[in-house]
Amino acid sequence: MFDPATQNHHHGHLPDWQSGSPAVRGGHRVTTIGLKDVSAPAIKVACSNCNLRELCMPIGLTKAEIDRLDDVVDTRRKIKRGAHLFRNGDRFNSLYAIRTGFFKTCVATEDGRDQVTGFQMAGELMGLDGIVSDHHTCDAIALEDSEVCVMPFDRIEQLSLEVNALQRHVHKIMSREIVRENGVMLLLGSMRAEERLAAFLLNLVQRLKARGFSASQLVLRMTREEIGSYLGMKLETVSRSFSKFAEDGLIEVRQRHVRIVKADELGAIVNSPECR
Amino acid sequence: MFDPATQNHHHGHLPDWQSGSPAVRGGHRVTTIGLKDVSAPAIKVACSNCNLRELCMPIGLTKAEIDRLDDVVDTRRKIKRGAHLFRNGDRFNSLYAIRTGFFKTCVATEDGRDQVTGFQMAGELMGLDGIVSDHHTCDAIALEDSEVCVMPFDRIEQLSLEVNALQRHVHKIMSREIVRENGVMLLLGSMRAEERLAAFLLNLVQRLKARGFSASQLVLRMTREEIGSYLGMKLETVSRSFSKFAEDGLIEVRQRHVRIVKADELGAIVNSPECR
DNA sequence: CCAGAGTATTGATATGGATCAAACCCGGTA
DNA sequence: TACCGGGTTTGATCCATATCAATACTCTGG
Repeated sequence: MFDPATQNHHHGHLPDWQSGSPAVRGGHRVTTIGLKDVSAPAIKVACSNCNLRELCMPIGLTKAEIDRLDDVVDTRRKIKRGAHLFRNGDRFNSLYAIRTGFFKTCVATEDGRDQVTGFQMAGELMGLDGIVSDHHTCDAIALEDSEVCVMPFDRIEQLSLEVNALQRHVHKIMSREIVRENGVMLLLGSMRAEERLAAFLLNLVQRLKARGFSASQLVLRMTREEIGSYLGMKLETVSRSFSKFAEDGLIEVRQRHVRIVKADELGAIVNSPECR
Repeated sequence: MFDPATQNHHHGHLPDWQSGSPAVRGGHRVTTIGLKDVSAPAIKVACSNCNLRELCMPIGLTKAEIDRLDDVVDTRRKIKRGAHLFRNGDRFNSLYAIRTGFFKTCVATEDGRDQVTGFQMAGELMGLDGIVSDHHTCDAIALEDSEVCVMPFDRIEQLSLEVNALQRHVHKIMSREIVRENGVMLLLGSMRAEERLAAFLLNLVQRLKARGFSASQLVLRMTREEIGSYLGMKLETVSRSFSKFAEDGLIEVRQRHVRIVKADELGAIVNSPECR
């Protein structure tokens, strides 16, 4: 179990992520030299100075190209926890890059059941589903107070015609989403409950790590029910699987705070028919 | 059950699809006026005259643009039933458009389990998974003797920079794949076995219908096991669900020949928590 | 500080689909 | 023609997870 000291340390450490403030990545801090240090939120801010740039934007651009890319971001938009960024049926205009916060996307059947199709964190993109039909086909809902960069898609397409690297980047991002969904299909179609949860946890910490956060502790932004929806299982099964992992000493759980104790053994659970 | 006459009619009707020969679509036949009528297969054939053009290519192009698009197809490639078009790990070079035949794509876990992620028929595209990492992350396997158009991706990207409509088309195709996979996730995550199979059948006939084939009869190109893998269930469950539908008079099944008798009731099964 | 809603845990029981097993069907081939 | 093997169907049984139910925890707002 967690000891209070750990939890305190935890609390002192993770809010960086929760609030989405600039994180130390790759050992060096991204600074904003030469910019006026206003505390009032600017309406329009350049990508070229964004500390999430490496996550959102193509790399290896010339200075001139980077300047042009600043134009893809139109405005920022703040989304309160629980509010929709967009809904199924909404007209599609823009892609959204998460600056701070955390989202879920979900699709629904006509009879009301719904399915979480993904969780998105800072630096990740939402809205690709809307391109094909000019309308969104899923809901995007903030799981905490969040802020996104609004990138009008016609502007992206326009600029893609001129900046080679941007076009390629868009292709790669969409391809990455296709591959991610392939992985989820594999998970949903051929893994058992505990394997799914283990895979889910490892995926989360891996993404957090890429953002400069701990690879061993995290705060879940979503409920057991939302995890269950994503993983195709009921919230009770999610809870039980957490308890089982904790019992076996693989993780420590206290509510939404999770510490990965034995990542390797979690990994072993994912890749093993295990019970046969 | 099928009566022999029906089956004969069936046999006389469906080979069009099985062999991939030109089909009547939308009530009018696509003709190739003005072209020499060679019977020997050409190594390189223009998209502009392909009868699948409306499925593969952007619409509303100028004559000049259409001519340019002919360059995206490099060669054709024949794939024998059971052979791989590409495998997980292969270097990514090209996208593939199916001219004739039928494919499955599947991903695998490290420990050997695999999951069918989709079935592709004439006019559909494969290979998008490879863009992000320059390597394919799934296998594409022909379920019958097939032929694909090989479209080198660098050529597509090159041409996309110049032909606006092609760029947009590529975006839409990738977005469509993302939306399709969202749907599969919904199916795998929140439907019960019979719902999944009903949804699967309706999806198949809908796509066949779009290609000019019957909306009520089809020949499955895949085994029960492959259907089961795609739908996240075991082959025995697939078989039982087929039998159940047949028993209830919703479909008629004989081996891989299926006739949809009550499409509306199949649709009702998909959209109903049903058992509660 | 308390009340209440939302969330989480845990136990008891039910069940849909998996698993194991046997028989069957059909196309290909010796 | 008989045989063989892959694919399919169907039955019997088992088990992982769902479902139902009770309790407990946590945060929020008054």
